[in-house]
Amino acid sequence: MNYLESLNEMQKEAVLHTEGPLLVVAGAGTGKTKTLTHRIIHLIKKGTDPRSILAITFTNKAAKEMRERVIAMLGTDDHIPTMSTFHSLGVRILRDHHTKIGVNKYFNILDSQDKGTLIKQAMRIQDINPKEWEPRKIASTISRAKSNEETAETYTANKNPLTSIVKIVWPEYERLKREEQSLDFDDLLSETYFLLKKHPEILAQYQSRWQYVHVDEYQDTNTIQYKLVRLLVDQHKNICAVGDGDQNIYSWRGADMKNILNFEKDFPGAKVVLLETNYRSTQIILEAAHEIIKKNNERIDKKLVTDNQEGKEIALYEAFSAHQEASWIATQVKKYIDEGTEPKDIAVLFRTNFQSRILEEAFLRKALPYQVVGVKFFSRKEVKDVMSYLKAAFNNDSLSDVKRIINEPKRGLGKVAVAKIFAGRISDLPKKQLESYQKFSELLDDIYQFALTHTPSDTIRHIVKATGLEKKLGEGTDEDKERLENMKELVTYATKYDDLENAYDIFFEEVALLSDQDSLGSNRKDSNTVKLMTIHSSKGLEFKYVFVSGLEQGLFPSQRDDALTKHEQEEERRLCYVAFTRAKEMLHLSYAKLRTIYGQERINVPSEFVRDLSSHLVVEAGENYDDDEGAVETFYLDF
DNA sequence: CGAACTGAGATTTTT
DNA sequence: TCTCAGTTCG
Repeated sequence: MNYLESLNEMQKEAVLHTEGPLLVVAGAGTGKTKTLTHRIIHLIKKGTDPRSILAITFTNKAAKEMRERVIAMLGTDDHIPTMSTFHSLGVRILRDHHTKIGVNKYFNILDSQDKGTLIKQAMRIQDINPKEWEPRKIASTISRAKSNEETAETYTANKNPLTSIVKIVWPEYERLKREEQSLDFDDLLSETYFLLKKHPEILAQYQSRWQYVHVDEYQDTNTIQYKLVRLLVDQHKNICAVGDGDQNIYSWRGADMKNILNFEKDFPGAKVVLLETNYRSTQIILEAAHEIIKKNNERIDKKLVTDNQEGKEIALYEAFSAHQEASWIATQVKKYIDEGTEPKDIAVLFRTNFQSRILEEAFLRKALPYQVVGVKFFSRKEVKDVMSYLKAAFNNDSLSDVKRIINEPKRGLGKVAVAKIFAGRISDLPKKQLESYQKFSELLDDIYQFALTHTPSDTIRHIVKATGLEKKLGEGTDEDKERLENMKELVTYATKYDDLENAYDIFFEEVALLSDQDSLGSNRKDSNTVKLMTIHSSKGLEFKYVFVSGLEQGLFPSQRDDALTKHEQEEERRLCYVAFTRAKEMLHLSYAKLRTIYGQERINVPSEFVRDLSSHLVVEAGENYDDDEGAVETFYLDF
């Protein structure tokens, strides 16, 4: 029973309480994942069949981490519990019962780009001008409604004119999606929920299979996810939810904190365990984080304690320009690395993705090893193209895939030809185009045949060659060559799946559901790098040294056109809390008085978050760090 | 049909 | 400033 010894009293309580509902309120760095994995191990050691245990997370990364830990502790990887994200759980259930919802077993999963295209198409069909009504807004309205249990039929318009447009576009969008045998991200959850609700016999099957259900990051569940969980645990009531209201940062995506606040009401007799001992950060960092979060009203008051050292004061740097800020950060990072810190122990965080570019430039100038987490590898055109060839080869109905690649590389099949093909008027094609189209069909067929006897990575290599993309890009510009490199990176990525049994199924599914955090890094040899990422993607991670940049009013807290609602303000605060609590030893904050956004210079005031910190926690960092501004000039003079 | 040009909008955060 | 979608012209 030595796995219990490493736990503190509260953690142990959570681990040992196996029967009946349990809520673990776990602040940042209090050993949430550890408690969860130990609980799973405990259940198994007690004699529970591992296959009757389910653990649901939000990201693939979290699921993967849990899986690795459980496998390591069990010392075996067969008969392990089901550990997956909400979305991939949905995919699995929907695939098993695809006939019930009337889609192909290998239905396609639309990413947000595909979704946008389809929404626009639906708008055009319904004669709604995409310039007058933002497709993005319509898409997100549908998204929100779906995660609130609504459908195209039940949705009703209100006074807001946008809702009347949505009422028209939504059914059309659903129709197009069906035609393509596709589901979007929201469908993966809502279709699963409706399926289980409508078919008690299917629900009963899953209920009796999963007797112990764990939900990570419970504060981030939306209505559909919450209801889905309730259905799954309705028989045994063995639910263990883990979360922290202070880390709810996805309410813009429908995450509803009420779910965690109402837990005891929803599951009568629930036991609640609070984890308040932080093992991660210094006292100063926790103090600062608390000064930020305590100003929120929508929260249960709690304060983390730690036995860790007091630690160093927070470094605060006021830069003149964003360029100077980046330069300062790079200088500090270099210092740490020169002193022997591993690059991977350092992270630079920011509120919005566009801030990464200027940081990257500074890191490049100093030749620091870094990696931008969230570089959208799988949304790169060339990567999507190759994936579309593969998907289209397996599923000829997937119009969006076929459309992507039918003229890539150029085959002389333009808009007009494509329209004819999709209308089934192939005989109307001029002779040349007909031949071209036939060749294309043969190519897809060839890829499919090849795939049947080869691994995913071999097939992708084959696609790059057989389509002529290799030749075309290899002879092209530097940019083209980089594209080709990305395709080869995809080959490397795919080798991960080569030895699996249903390699292609799993490959398609995972690629579609992969978030950008998981896509790279783990399988790269150069993972010992400084990580640059948004605060959102840093949730759940920890680093020795953390830099939070761009602490400017309007940027962080972020503010767009109109004033933030109280609720939005509090979410920004929670985001800041998450950012601060990533740091183990030392936190660095910085802001720039001048920042260029859309090529327009903006003058900034320091973030309210900086002003909220007591002076004894903070020390201002030195003045001038535009050391390489000069260097850049010399560089140019030399030429 | 496709290359080249033009103008508008973008930058919150993600499965 | 950069990227994308739409339009024009060869």
